[in-house]
Amino acid sequence: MKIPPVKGMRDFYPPEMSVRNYIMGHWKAVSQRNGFLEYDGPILEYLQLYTLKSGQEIVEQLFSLTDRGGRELAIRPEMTPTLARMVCQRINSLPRPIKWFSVPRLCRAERPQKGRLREFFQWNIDIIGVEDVVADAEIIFCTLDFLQAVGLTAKDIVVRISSRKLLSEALIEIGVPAERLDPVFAILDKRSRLPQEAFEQILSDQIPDQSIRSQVQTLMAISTLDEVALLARSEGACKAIAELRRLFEILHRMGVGQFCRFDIGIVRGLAYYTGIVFEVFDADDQLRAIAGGGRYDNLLAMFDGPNLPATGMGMGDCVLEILLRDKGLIDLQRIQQGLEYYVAYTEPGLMDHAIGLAAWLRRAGRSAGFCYRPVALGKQLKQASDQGCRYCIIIDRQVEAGQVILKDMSTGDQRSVTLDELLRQPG
RNA sequence: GUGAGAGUAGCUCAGUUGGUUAGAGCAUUGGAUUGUGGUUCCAAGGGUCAUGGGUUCGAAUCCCAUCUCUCACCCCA
Repeated sequence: MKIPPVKGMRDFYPPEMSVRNYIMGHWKAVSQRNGFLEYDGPILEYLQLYTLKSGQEIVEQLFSLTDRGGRELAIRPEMTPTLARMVCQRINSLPRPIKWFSVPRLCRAERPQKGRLREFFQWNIDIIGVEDVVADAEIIFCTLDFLQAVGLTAKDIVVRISSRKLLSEALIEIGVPAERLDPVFAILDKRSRLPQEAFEQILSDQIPDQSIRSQVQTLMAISTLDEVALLARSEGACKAIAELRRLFEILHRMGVGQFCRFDIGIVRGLAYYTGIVFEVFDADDQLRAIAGGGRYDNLLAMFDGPNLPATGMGMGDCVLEILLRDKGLIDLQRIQQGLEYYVAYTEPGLMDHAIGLAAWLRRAGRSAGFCYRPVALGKQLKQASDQGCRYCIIIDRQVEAGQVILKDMSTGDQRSVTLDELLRQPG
């Protein structure tokens, strides 16, 4: 009986694994050079960790189970609750600011589709303990640092930035009741994905008043920060605008201003965001969000922790990989890990010399391989190039005199070298 | 969870109004060129035609169910 892979799960054969390692390698390297420390948590958490504080949607998508001790557990669908739990547990001994990153494997039981699977990897970076927008700028910069590192430019991607604080102040000024803000945010988040009429319809469920509704529509049609500034009256709104201006100023100073746009339509579905919010999209707007994040100053308190400001970002591997492939930025030849040396021999009697030399190279820290059965030299060279080896070492009778032939597989050039000279090759 | 489309070799696909033993290209493996690879040539392996049931003398082909995939909705990475 053939057992297929589970719905929405992926097998990583060596070529796919190379791509995954390529992406994750850059995630880690970029995190580290931006000053984030790596952490991880368990793949299983108590179900309660999610049912208590996460949104209803994410709870519906949980893979949950009961263990033999009757504990209700869930496979983690996001990393933030684990982060909050870990930070709260050691809050008194952690040096601040807490600047951590992780690349967890997450599972959500949704229906798989383009860029959306049931098991995926997500790069998370978070800064906890910094109230100033400089932390939000760091998060956005680090996100863009990675995206540029894998070859994307301002022609390929855009970061849309807004502020929940600004939006809630503006909505209250217009006359939306404070207790309606959360459901209205959820609706506004859908604005760009819904037809105008349908949007108007669901909005009227929350805001019956026609004049307030049309003011909301006017607000959402605004495209620059200056236009919002003309409308803003309240102190809170002005502070939120000043904060956004400061953020854009820092991002320009950091050299990534060309990627960033103010977009009042960025709201984000999750309820816990409190200030700056942003999402990264492909410039052609063909795909889902590549990454998203923002400020969640109340989250630790929600997990019975202290009231600490926090900001962070999550980026999944699925949409990113689709975009990188679309843009031709995944060069398998280059990414795939090949051997450095292939040790070949001109006649079967020299095979043992090849085995010895390959092992000698490995002991010296180089990667090397050889053919497991004596075949013609042409075959061995073919195998060497199939495996993507950089050099082929050809052993002939001269090996008795300590000489072998070193052949560069990309140029075809070859010359006679001594064994000592081999190790002086750039590795 | 809702809606639409699809499923033939590892991959991309042919396959006539239902008619003998289901095909190709790529990939894989082996062989040829006798000390030089990315070329060429020869050959082989690989399919319960997604699974189960039905209609029929006869089903890859028609019908039903299930599973899986794709796309959209929901939500989000």
